[in-house]
Amino acid sequence: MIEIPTIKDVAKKAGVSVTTVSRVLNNRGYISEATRRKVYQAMEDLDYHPNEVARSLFRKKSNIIGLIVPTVAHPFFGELTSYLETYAYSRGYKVLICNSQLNALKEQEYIWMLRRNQVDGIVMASHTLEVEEYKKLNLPVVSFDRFISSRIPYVTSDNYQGGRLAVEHLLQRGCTKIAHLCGSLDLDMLANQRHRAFMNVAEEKNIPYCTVQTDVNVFEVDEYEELLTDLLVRHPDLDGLFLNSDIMAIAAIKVCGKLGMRIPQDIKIIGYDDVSIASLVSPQITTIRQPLAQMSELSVKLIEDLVKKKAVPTENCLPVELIERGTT
Amino acid sequence: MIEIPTIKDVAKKAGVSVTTVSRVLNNRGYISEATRRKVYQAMEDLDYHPNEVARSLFRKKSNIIGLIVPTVAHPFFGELTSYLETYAYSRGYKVLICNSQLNALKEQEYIWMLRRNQVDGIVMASHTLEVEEYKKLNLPVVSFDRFISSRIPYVTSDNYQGGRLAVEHLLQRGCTKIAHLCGSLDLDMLANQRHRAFMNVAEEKNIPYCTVQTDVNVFEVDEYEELLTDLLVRHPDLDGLFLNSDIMAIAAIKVCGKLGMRIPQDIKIIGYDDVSIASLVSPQITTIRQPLAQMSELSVKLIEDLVKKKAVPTENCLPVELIERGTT
DNA sequence: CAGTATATGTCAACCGGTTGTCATCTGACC
DNA sequence: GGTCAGATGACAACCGGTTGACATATACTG
Repeated sequence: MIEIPTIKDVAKKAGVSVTTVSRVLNNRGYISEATRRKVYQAMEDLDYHPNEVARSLFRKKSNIIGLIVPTVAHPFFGELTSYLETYAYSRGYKVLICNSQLNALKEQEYIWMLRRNQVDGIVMASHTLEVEEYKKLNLPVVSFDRFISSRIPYVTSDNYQGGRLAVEHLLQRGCTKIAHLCGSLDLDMLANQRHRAFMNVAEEKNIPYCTVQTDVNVFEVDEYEELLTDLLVRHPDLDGLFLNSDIMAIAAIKVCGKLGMRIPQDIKIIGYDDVSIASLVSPQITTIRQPLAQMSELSVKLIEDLVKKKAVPTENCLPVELIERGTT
Repeated sequence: MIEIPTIKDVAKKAGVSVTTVSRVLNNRGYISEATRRKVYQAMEDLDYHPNEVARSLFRKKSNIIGLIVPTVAHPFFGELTSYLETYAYSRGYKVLICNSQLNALKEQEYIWMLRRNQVDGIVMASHTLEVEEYKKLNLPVVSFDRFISSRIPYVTSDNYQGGRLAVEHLLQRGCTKIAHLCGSLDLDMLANQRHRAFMNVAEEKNIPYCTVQTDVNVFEVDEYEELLTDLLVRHPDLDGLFLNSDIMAIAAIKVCGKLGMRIPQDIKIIGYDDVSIASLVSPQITTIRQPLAQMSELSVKLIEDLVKKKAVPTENCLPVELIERGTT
């Protein structure tokens, strides 16, 4: 391995000063076309690439966004990560990915790590810590789907409306007894509003309902089947299920199949998110679409604005949409 | 916002020299317990976190691994990313994630970006560039599922065996005419060996077969249905399908359903990868399991060894396993 | 010809750490 | 009393860039 060329090597090769090379690199000051070309030629000859670590140190800006998710293995967060990274990249940002596994210790460690690495901001899509921990963070943070404090903007979609659309759709399709499988309601997630809407509508319409909460670790897929089987065995007269994710809905399809319930004849199922497999499985899942692309884009924009110390709105709620497919 | 504390502030607060703080931070030289405590106390009081960018610059080591995948939105790469990040983190590495979208230009740009950012190594799970581009990279690279050159180690699983297991399983279940849906065979991916195995076994056993290749962009899910419908309409006598991924298998289930073919009675389906939804959909997918966790772990280990200039084996092929479920 | 825009160079400081060299001081041990 | 390990500090150089201040030289513009 040859030594990695530095700006000095480029300067020497091009026969100019380091300052001049830096000027070319950063487009500042007066530079003649001839010199510019010489410098670029030297950079190419040496296969020179400026050391961003050195630049970051000086600029106190790394152009890195930290993204903390429960796990990218879950399709929802996989898609979120994909959109977010793509948009971030187009804005000159890189993304450091962190899978907290919804483990508070890991999440805290990741936050510290991101800080030490001078990320410009953090998008938090995992929320296992106390609100206080986030508040004292003293660096641009955007929260995904959770209200933390008025000083920390959040991006979400209209969960109440989503819950409402889901339940109204089930009822419109003739359901007479419905259940909602959601994450733990002990955590004050904005997603809980789906459940509020669920109850409100059911009560409004005088429809019997039940609720099943998952463990705190919402993304442990194995748990879904057990919970759902238990639910359906105890309430065989259920004819409508509202699930907090499409993955849960896929699990529900499986469990119903095992119990000999036909979808949508005997029981109707509606998921949430509209991740890409939702329309690929059979039957295709009726679901509430969250505008993930826009949410990701907005998250990056908010980080950018926070970095620039611009004022940003705390609440950023995007609309959801009912997507009718084969399970209802 | 208050100024971010530096090592100098810590030194002042603790009443010691910067050298001493650095010694405490790096565990070198003689340090009394009393001083150590004083320094840690000062760090805590100031909420000090060492600037890793500065350290990276000096050490010429960032402890960052770049991971380039086609897209983390695809469950296979989502799971890969999740495993890889988790293992990397446990070894003190962070992961910069890059979604190439299988776009050669983006991939090249990402490689340059990672280099400028002084990543310690790159795990390449996207392969759109010419072999030459990777060869001249002059930094630790581990290739995922592709042979590039004898100097670049790759991690893969036994694709030939996987293909063999899949086809033999289909035949054992009584299939008489089979098809394989795979990625473009023009690219010299190791996954192509699945197809070689497919053909070899089919010819050995004298079974008629056909092949469908996707576009170069293998992960465009929308394309699958079209290709499969076309295939099944043209060959209604097909009774066995071997798909190069579980996602493709899910698409196949859907298409077969639309065409009124029962699974597994009329047609048997076998997928590949064993991603987590494979066992969640209905019917559950028979598939070839790739040991993703171990493959991810191995990739990180190889990067570590390359960083340390240790000799590493070029070929790293892990075993696959047939997982029998409901589609065959 | 003065004044100004253009083009480049030298030099030093800085970003926030790390590390090697050298010096100094204390206390224990022989 | 001399030797030596332990503990700490001062200082400078370094990592690879960026930037501001200042100097100098050329070329044009009025």
